Amino acid sequence: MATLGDLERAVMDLLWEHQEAITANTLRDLLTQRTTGDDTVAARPLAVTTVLTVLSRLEKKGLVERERSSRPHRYHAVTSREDHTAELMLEVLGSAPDREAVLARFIGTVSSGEAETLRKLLGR
Amino acid sequence: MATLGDLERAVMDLLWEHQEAITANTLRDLLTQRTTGDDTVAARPLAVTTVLTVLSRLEKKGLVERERSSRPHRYHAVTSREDHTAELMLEVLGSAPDREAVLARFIGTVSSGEAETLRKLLGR
DNA sequence: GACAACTTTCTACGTACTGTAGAAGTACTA
DNA sequence: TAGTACTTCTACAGTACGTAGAAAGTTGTC
Repeated sequence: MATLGDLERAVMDLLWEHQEAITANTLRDLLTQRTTGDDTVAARPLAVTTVLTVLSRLEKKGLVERERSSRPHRYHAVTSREDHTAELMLEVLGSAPDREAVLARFIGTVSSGEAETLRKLLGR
Repeated sequence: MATLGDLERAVMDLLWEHQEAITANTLRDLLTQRTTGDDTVAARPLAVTTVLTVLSRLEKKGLVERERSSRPHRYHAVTSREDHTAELMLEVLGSAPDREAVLARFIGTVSSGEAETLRKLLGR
């Protein structure tokens, strides 16, 4: 699949937070706020074209869809964040010829609460 | 952590296959064979300096260690492939604010045999 | 229907990472 | 010490990403 840059990741995070599709301008505003929130010094706002470029790239990567019908195009994530993350994990795991050994190590590190959840999910 | 390029990945795979440390020249030979094995047309062998560059980069990334004592330096992976893969998976999961939801989706996709393994690993 | 305001597309540049390897430097062996 | 084997330095091309101006397209309104 695709690896995301910092800005791409930030855009995806915002799209994931918003269930409904939003515009590039809205995203730009949200991104500016985000940066302001941090300690990052001068939160110079991004140009809208920058956001649009990133959105185009994300669209090409299949992570984002745009509604061309509405005039300011509206963008939304194709999959949920959880699905995306799970897919990434599977992708990482998939390339391993020793899946069970990997799973063993993986399981060894999740919190006990999560282990409990896993037990339930696995049934019996 | 670090993302690996194709050649870097191929080198790591070879280092993981060999429990003992090996030299850049050996690696170069193995890499050449690998390429020949594939359908890839002309298996032009890599220059040793190419392999050495890649090894240096992997060393910088903390994935490889070299024994400078032995004259042709010998290289070996710092962690096992399984540990590395498990770490990558955790890294992907770690960035999620909805870990349990991700785990649920993840679990839904492993094979039944693996699910059985997981059950055992989770105890009780 | 023409203009102004807004939106999207095209093009571009700097930086970082990766594949690739020659040139130059270092060390070991006979 | 000279030759060979190995390592380090330097470099370049391709791609990905952050960034955005210039140009082109759209739409509402007078």
